[in-house]
Parts: sequence; C-alpha cells; structure tokens
Amino acid sequence: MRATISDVARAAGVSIKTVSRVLNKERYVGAATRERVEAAMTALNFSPSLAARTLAGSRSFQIALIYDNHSPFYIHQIQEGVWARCRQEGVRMLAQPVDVASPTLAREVGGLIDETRVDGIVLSSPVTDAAPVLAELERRGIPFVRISPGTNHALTSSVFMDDAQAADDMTTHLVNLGHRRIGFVIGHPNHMASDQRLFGYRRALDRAGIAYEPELVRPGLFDFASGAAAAEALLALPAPPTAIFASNDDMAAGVLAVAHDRGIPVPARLSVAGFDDTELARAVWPPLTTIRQPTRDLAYTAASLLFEKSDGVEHRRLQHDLMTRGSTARPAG
Amino acid sequence: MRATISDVARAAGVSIKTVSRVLNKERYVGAATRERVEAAMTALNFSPSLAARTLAGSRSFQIALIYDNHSPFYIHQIQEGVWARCRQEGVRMLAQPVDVASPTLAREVGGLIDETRVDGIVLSSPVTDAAPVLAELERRGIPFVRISPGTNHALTSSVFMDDAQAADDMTTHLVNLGHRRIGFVIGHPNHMASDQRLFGYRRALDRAGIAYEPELVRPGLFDFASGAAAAEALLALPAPPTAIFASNDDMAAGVLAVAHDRGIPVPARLSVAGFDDTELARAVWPPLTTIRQPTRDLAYTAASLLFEKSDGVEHRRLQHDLMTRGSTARPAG
DNA sequence: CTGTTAGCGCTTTCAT
DNA sequence: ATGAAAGCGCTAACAG
Repeated sequence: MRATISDVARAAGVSIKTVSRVLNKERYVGAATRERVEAAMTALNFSPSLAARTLAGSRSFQIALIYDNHSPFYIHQIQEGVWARCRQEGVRMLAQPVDVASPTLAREVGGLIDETRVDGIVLSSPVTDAAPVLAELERRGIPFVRISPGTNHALTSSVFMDDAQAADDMTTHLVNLGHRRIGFVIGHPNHMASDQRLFGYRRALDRAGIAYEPELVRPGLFDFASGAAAAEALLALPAPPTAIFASNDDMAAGVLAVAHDRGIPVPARLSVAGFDDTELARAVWPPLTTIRQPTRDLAYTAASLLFEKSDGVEHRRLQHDLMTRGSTARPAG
Repeated sequence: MRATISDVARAAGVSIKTVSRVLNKERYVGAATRERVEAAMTALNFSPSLAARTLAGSRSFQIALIYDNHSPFYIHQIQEGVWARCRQEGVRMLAQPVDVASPTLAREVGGLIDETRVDGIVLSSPVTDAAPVLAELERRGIPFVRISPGTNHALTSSVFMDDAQAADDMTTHLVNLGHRRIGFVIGHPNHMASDQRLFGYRRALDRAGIAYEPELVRPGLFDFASGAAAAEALLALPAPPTAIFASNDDMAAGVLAVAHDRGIPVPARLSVAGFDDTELARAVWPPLTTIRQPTRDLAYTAASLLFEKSDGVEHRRLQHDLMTRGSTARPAG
C-alpha cells in the first residue's frame, strides 16, 4: 500500500541508494537524476519510514521536550516555541510530561532515550535542575538544552533570562510608585527561578534602603490557590502591604481575587504585580503589572541550539520587559 | 552500549524469540523461563527499540493527538487526558498541532501516518470536522476517535457533550434570574460547537417566549479580543443587554474587561456567563458563571476508545455542569 | 556521480 | 513450550 524507497527507485530507474541520497539531500547526485527521483517520490506520495531510518541510521528525526509545569499558559508557549523550530527542521517533537518528584525519573528518561533514540532533548524548568536527570544525560552524551535552568548555567547549554534582575526591576518599579511595604509571594520551591526572584526582590529593597520584613514574604506554589492564600495572610497583617508582588501570574490572579473579596480597590489601595506575562495577565481585571518573560522565544532558541549542534556548551540570554497595564497609580497610604 | 534483545537472550540463556514473547506478554512461556528473562531485562536495564518493533511488527506503540486550538487551557486538558490514558497503556503520544485552514492538511496527516505508523489517532475540535482529514483516515482504515465533533456524531467513534443542551441550560439560568435581553457572543466559525451553542441559546429563548433579536448576537473567535469587541458593540446598543453569554471563557473575560472600562458593575448591572470552565474562569474577577465542559475526561475517554478497539463505531456522551460563582444576583433592570 | 552489500533490533512464520 | 530463519525499510561503508 504505502510506497517504499524501492518503489521509488524502480519508478525512477535508479538504485535505492540514490533515492536515499536525494532524501537526505546529500551532494553528488546529478541534477537530472535528482529531478527524476523527486518526481517519482511525489507521484507515489512517498513518505519515508521513520522507524527504518532510525533503525538503520544514526538519527531518529525526533527530539523530546520534557517538562513538569502546571501552568497551562507557560507550557503552551514552550511547546509552541520548540515545535515551531522542529517544524523548520523536519523533526518531530515528543512532548513528555513527567513528575520531577518521581524517584525513578532518571530511569524513565533513560528509557525514553533507549526506546525512541531521540536526537536531542529540551528540558523545561524544573526538570532543568533535576540532578539525576542531568547526570543520566551527560552519561549518555546526548545533546540537550535547558530552558531557564536555576543552577549551573555555565555547565550545559541553556537559554534563560535574568530572573533576579527582572524581579529587581519590578520591585524598583513599585518602590518608585511610592510603596514602602511590598508583599512578596515566593514561587514553587521546585523551581530555582523562585529563589532568584526572591533574591531580586531583596536586592531592590536593599538598594532602596527599605528593611526586609519576613512577615511580608509568603510561600506559594505557582498556582491560583496558593496566591490567594498568601494574599489572605498578607492582608490580615496589622500593617498590611500596599503592594503585592507575586512570583507568577497565576498567583497574582489569586491575590486579585482576595483583594476583591475584602473590598480593597486595586490599584487605588493595593498594587498587584505578577511575573511571566501570560495570557492570564492580559485577561484578568483589574490589569496586572507584569514581567514579560519571553517564554516562546526561549523555547524556540533552545531548539535552535540543539539543531545548530555547536561543538561545545552555549548560552543565550534573552531580555525581559516590565509591562504596566494601567495600575500605575500611587498608593493611597 | 544499550542492551538489545540478543543481549537479554544470551544473559538468560534463551533464544531471542522467547525474550520477544516475554516482552509482548504472550502465552506459552514457562514460568521459570519468564522469570529468568525478566531478571535479565532488569539487570541489563533493557528498553526495547521502538523503531525495531515498529519496523518488524504491526504496531508502533504510538498514537497521535492532532489539534488546532488556540486556547491553552483547553489544549492542556486535552493533552493531559490523552496522555494519562496512554501512560497506562505503555504507549507514546505524539502531539501534533496543525492548521485546519491549510489546504495540504490531509496530506500532512497522511504523511504523519506513513512516517510514524501510529496505531491510532485522536482528533480534537476543529480538526474533528475537517472533511479531507476524515476521508484520508477512513481511506487508510486507521482507528481514530473524535473529541467533541460538530458533525456526524454517528459516523465515527467519538466522545462529546451536548453543547446545545448546555447552552440551553445556561440561557435558561439567565432567564430564571430575570433577564429578558440576553446578549450572545458566538464562537469561532471553524468550530461546529459554536453553531450548537447558538442553537441552544435560541431554543431556550424560544421556550421562554422571548423573541430572538439579531442585534443581541455577535460573532467571536474564541479569544479575549473578540469577546471584548463583541461586548463593546452590545453595550453600545440603545437598549443594551442585562446579561451577556459568551461561547467560551476567553471571550467572557473580554466582556468583563469592557464592562469594567465602562464602569458597569458586574453582576449588579450586568450578568456575564462563559463556557468551558477553564482555569481562566476561576481566575477572573468578578466570578464568571460557566458551563463546565469535562474536557480532560473527554480526552481520556477518547484514548480509551482507541485502545479498547471495539470492532465498530462507538460513542460516549459525558455530562456538563452549570457552575455558578457568586454572580447570581438579579439584574437591576 | 552511482550501485552493491551488510546489517540496525525486532516480529513474523514456520518448525520442532 | 521454545527456536531458526527471513525479512521490515532504510542507512553505512564500501566499491566502482
């Protein structure tokens, strides 16, 4: 039923090896021959068997994207970016959600590689910082690129933005609006970016000469519910903050919901800031001020690094932006 | 480096065929032999080559999920559901975003099948209703299941909810709140569900004895911007609606944003309802009333249908729920 | 520039 | 209940 390389060879009157050469865009094929083969491929509607190519050759024309992230917006952008680059390359993308907390994660990833023989791997946070996985990949010598790793930028190829600087920028922005008591909701402990964002927040306060107050800092899990819980706690303080900066948009949305429940007008009485600038940030009301993390571009660039297969370790830092959407009012207090 | 079936056979002192039998859980393998083989597989950390199995056998242990949907929340849930079922089955999921509008779509899907030899396909709306794709799949006789198809439920295996009834329920809910002028924002024209939701809206009005007014119905594209545009138009009417029912959550969020811009309190002066009950609906404020579409379950069930490979066409209808979140106030007008 | 010969690691078919 | 042999459709390493 489906055409094979032999069918094409027969139709074009050449050997299968020549067809293979055309398929792989190798040199040393006569122009006339090439055209004849290409015509035959089109006529027979030929699609090469990936399984056969993988088995016989040294490439599988597939890469894997491994992630464990519960923000649908974030994942969507990551997938989009990687997929866009794969498409250009004629390579398939295997999307692999995993559980970073799983004790067998490294084995699972190893199994994936053995089974599929993927040509490379893109790691998304927080899998980027799962030591057993990194060790497994190094051991096998398979190319991989990390998106927004939290640790050891220098050791492996990776793409990232400066989370600390971005959080610093946002905090400084709030300080410039006149805020002195700025609440902070930390991100998921699994994500190293969480630490860096907290660090940036502290650095900005420090530079502004504002004392760090532990009671203004609350843990979160990068989801709506934990953002809401943190806001409840912060707004119940004897001296509540006049601004709350959450480590991502989902949590910032949670903060907004609580503010509403308590009848606190935003941004008149409370400024709320987020991080990532996902679609969510654009949809919620009142508008959030956010850090635009160029997620899709990071993912696209990561895939590029994989395909460019430079000999060594390579890094790319992308720029962030501070997006203000209407909530620039100075606080009442 | 990586172990092959021959390595395992040698280690266990059996032929490769016996290892193959154990791998495929075939009968007629002695208990003692089986154990010995399994021990060898574990010891050698053996993972069978998918490429080899695909090339030699009649299965590829892979299915494809094909979609073209721009709501990240929706896609996320679909992927989750399908993936969960695949995992149980030990089958890989190839996520394939496509462009339904592409004139070469059927060819692309055909190419995907030829290249990967996937064992089955899950189609998500609106690819569910791309006739050329359906024709191509039928022609090849490859098993496929459609999630929420808009047309011809009966012709192929599919899972769905009753969109018309759900929209009818929501409209009736609004009528029961006292609304007589209910705006409606239609979904993306590519999605057949859009028609059905509109139909349900009209049916409910009809039953309530409320005349259908074309000026209260606006087109949309399932995204935030089009929802906002529709709201602008509706609220600018000489006699604006007291409630607006958008065909999905993203558009409903757009409606909320416009209401805010115009200083119209929600829900005191305007009730806003959405559809799908994505995370977005839970995050926006003021709370949306939504129809909960059991997206993840639909996807999970779709994959199940594929694996159960019943001989014929099968359907599953899942239930929706009407979720009210605080906005049950009666309209002022 | 083009063809020939071996496999890749499994499943299938047929023996035993 | 187990094994031997023959490919699946392609690429790799050589010939020419």
